[in-house]
Amino acid sequence: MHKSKDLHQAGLKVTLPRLKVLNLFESSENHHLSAEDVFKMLIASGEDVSLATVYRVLSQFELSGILVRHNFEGGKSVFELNHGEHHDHIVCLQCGHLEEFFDSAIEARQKKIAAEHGFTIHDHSLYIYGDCTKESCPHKHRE
Amino acid sequence: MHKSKDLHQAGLKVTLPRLKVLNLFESSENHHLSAEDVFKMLIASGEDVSLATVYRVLSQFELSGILVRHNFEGGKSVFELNHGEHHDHIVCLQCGHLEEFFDSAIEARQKKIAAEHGFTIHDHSLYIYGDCTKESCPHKHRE
DNA sequence: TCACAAATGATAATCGTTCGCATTTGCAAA
DNA sequence: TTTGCAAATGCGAACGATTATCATTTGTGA
Repeated sequence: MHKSKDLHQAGLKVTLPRLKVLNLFESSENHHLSAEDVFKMLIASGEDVSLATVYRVLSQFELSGILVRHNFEGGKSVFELNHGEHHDHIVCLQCGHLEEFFDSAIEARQKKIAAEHGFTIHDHSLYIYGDCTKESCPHKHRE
Repeated sequence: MHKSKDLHQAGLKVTLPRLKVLNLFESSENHHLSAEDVFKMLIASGEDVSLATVYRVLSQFELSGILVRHNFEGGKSVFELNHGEHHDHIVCLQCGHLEEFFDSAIEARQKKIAAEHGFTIHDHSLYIYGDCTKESCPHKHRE
C-alpha cells in the first residue's frame, strides 16, 4: 500500500504508530490537527498510542515533508498533510473556522522584499485573522 | 511626563513596574523584547520586579494598544512599542536578526482575499523566514 | 489623610512539548 | 525463518513559557 511507501521513501521505518497517524490525517474530516487532536482521536478509535510518540511522529513527518506545521496564535502547533502546493490561511476568530488561499501576487512580493533585504527566503507564514460574516461562517458558534 | 499620560489614557494606574517596563521599551536598543528579556534587563539594571508582573504588564499593554505582540516560531511571545504604523517582519533563521517592512501591495491583496472569503479582517501576521547573506547580516553568529 | 480597589510579589499550578530510559519492534543478514 | 541490533515506543519525569492564587502593598479619589 502507498502509505508504507510514503514512509519508506521518507527514510522512516514502517511502524504501527506511524501508519495510524498517517491514516488519521488521510481520513479525517478536519485537515488541521494538533498533537492533542491526533492523540485523542486515536485513543477514541481504540488505537493505543502514547502522546510522546504522537509528538515524535508529527515532528518526523514534518521533517520528512509529509506534514506541514503551522503555529497559529494560541501556542499550539497544528499539522496538515503536505499536498505540495503551498498555501496560506485565513482564520475566523469567532468560530475557529479556517480557509486556505494562495495568492501569487503576495508570493511574488514576498520574494522581492526578501531579496531587497538581502535575505534568501526559507519559508514564510501568513495568517489573516478575522470574523466570518454570519451567513458565510459555516461553523458559527461551534467550538 | 508623557509616560504616565500614556498609562492614564489607557485606563491603567501609574505604578512603578509599569513605568519601568515602558521606560525600558523606549530606551532599549533592541525594539523586540520577550517577557524574559524585559525581566532580565530590569533586574540587571537594579530594578526589582517580579516576573509575574512583567507578564501581566506586557499583556495589559498589549490590550490597551501600547505594545504589539508577535508570535514568532519558537514559542515565546515578543513585544514592541506600537507606533501606529503596521508592519511585517522578516527574520533571519541563522542569527535571529529581524527587519521590518511594509508593502501596500500585500496589504491590499489581503483585504481583497478576506473580502472574497466573506471575512472582515481583524488582524494579520506575516513573517518571512530566511537567511541573511553573509555580508548583509550584521548580527551573524550572534545569539 | 483615609479607605478601598487595584496592582504586586512569591510561588504553585498549568499547558504544550521534550527527554531519559527500559522495553519492544521492524528489518536485514545469516 | 530465525536472530541481532539499531531504531522506535511507552511511560513518566522534566522542561520552558505562561497563568493563577492569595496575602501584602500601593495608587488614587473622596
